[in-house]
Amino acid sequence: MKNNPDIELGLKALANDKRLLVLTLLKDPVGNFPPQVDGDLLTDGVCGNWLTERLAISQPTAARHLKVLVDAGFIIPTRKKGWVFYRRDDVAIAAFKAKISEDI
Amino acid sequence: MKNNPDIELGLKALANDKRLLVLTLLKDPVGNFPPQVDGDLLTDGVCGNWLTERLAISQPTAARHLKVLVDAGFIIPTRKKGWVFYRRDDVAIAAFKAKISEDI
DNA sequence: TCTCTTGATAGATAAATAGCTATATAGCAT
DNA sequence: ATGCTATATAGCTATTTATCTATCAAGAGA
Repeated sequence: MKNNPDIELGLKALANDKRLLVLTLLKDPVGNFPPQVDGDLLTDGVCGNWLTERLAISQPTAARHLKVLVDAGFIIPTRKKGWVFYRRDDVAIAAFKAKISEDI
Repeated sequence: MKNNPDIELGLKALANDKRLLVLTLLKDPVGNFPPQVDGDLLTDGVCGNWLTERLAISQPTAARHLKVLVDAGFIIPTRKKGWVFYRRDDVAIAAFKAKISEDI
């Protein structure tokens, strides 16, 4: 029986080097990644492939990390032409920060 | 090579049910625990024994959780007459929240 | 000093997490 | 329809984390 499941889910998602890096990189997609053809860096987000490269881990492992972040609500996946683009959900992230500030 | 070691240490410390509960309980020592003889609930903190009871886990496991929180700088241990009392380090906690808000 | 209690340490086990390779699925594009 | 590429899943391994019991060390109080 968890004390505060939402917060714990979010904290577990953040308590990892690679996942923190994803969130950091996604703060400035245009600065951190080259232009994309099929998805807009700002409105759609960054191609999962490029994130995988930056993480320097295998595709399946990167996919799992991204799923953890999606499940925690911190990033939003957008499927487009066979790719999945990821962008931050800054509203959810702000809400999480607020909850942390209040509860901890 | 860690991205941001300080933040990650703190997040790992928080990403656990039991440890979150400790921090929550320590927010209101007087409301959550009976009066103490050898250590003041407010200035010294709560006896580790009582925290262990509330966590409903064995003494060594509780001690380890408390150590993680101490190492992350979130709680302060005070040794007195054979007991160890724990209280929140609200300054450090506030600093951590601020860092989270900025970096994530 | 001796005893009792508290807290720390050691060692073992179980579960969760992070990583990989291999394979399957899904969707474009020819 | 076929083939190519991106993503997801499966299954395995290694590592870390959480937990326990048993034991040790330190200190208070008689």
